[in-house]
Amino acid sequence: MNPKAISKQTLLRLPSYLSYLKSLPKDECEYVSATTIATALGLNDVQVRKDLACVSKKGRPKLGYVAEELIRDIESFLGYDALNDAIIVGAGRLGGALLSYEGFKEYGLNIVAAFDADESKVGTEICGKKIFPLSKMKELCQRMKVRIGIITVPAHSAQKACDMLVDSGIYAIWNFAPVHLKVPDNILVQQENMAASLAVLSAHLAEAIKNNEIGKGDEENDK
Amino acid sequence: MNPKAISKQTLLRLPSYLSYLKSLPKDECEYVSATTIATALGLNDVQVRKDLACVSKKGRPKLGYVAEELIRDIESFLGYDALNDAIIVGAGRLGGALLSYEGFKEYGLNIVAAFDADESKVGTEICGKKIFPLSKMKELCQRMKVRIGIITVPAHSAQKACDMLVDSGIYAIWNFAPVHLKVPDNILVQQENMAASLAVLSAHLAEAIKNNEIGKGDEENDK
DNA sequence: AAAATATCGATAAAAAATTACCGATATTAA
DNA sequence: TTAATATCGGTAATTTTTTATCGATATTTT
Repeated sequence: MNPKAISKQTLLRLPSYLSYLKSLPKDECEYVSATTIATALGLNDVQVRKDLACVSKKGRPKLGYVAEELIRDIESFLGYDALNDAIIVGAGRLGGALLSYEGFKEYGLNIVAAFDADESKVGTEICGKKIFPLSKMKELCQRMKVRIGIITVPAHSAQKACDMLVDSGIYAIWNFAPVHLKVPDNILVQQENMAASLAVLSAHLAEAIKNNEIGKGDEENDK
Repeated sequence: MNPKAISKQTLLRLPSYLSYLKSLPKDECEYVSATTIATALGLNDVQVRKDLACVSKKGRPKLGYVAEELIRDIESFLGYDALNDAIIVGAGRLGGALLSYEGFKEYGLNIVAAFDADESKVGTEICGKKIFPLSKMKELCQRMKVRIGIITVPAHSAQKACDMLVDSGIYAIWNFAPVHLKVPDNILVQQENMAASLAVLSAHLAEAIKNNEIGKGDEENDK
């Protein structure tokens, strides 16, 4: 109905376009063509054109798209221009790393606080962000109208953290624990699966070794 | 030709199966059916069955698969049983978090050292792993036959880090910097794209807000 | 001013991934 | 011993995603 029928694959590629576009020298490249982007990113040019058509205006034949406009349109489509407040559950190593990562602001994500079950962490700060006890979660979320929760607790307590977030009125969850979370239908879960990435790497490597391809072959195109 | 024609999607799902299988109480569940796994993970049962067929033996009608066998077979397929040494380039927040994460051993990944351009970090340790200057990379990689490099430097120096890794004889690169790396054909790059995950989350959230769906709708099945 | 060219957008074809269907089989229950 | 049932594995149909092709258009060059 609405033109929201954007494929997940496209959605996943948009950030790449964005980072590529941002890496261009502003003054030199007013226009960028789909072909250029595709070549730089190792993609198909038609694919890039189709992706861009979903989120931005028409390009101009012979020239391409206005780079700055593309950046604006992608950012706006992804909601990066509207800062979303988020909280983190689990202030361990990973949680701490995310807490202290300034770059999320660029993606419209603003982490306002962290929660942890560990008494000894409660009350301390990481990069100016306070760590609260789990018992304060609901109150803080509702008071600050926080909509995004990030889970960085160990696998065995992830579902509990998730339930608490849902109870606190969170709408979207970014889950770093290697667990499939059970949530009500109206809650969005985005799984950050580092194990999956690692699996791809590991499997390819294992195969390359098996086939003695290492150091010569190319395992991408194998026909 | 060889039965290696496993799809990338399947590969990405295997770790989920693994973590689910491992979460089962060992004594109670000798057998697991594809249907059970599918339901638990919110997938289609045929899909699960097809995925499993790629990496394990046949299941038994009416019962399903032997859980322990499945675990073993998936782990072995993914190469988790053979420990791979890896190094990290970039000992900042994220690099530190990865360095100190013990869980990678389960995935067959053993991070042996880190490298950083920052003189003040060189010589220090994180979780018993030493931080070396970039100049030592090649020597160490070759001496220890390290095959995997992990990039956790800022975007603007990622390509340089990548080139150094390639020069050091690395075969596979796990890249956390939001940049498309240029590498020779025989080098495998696995992009860890947190921005992409975030994009999915952010876009869905933005849309839900726009459509006033929050708190009632379900945006998964929408027809 | 006209010709050459690079790129666009749309449609069509191809490839890949997901899902549906169905007969076969082994276990459990009657 | 027989019937009922849950699940498997394979084939087929569907859906989604990617890629190829082609006419149109605006810019640059001649």
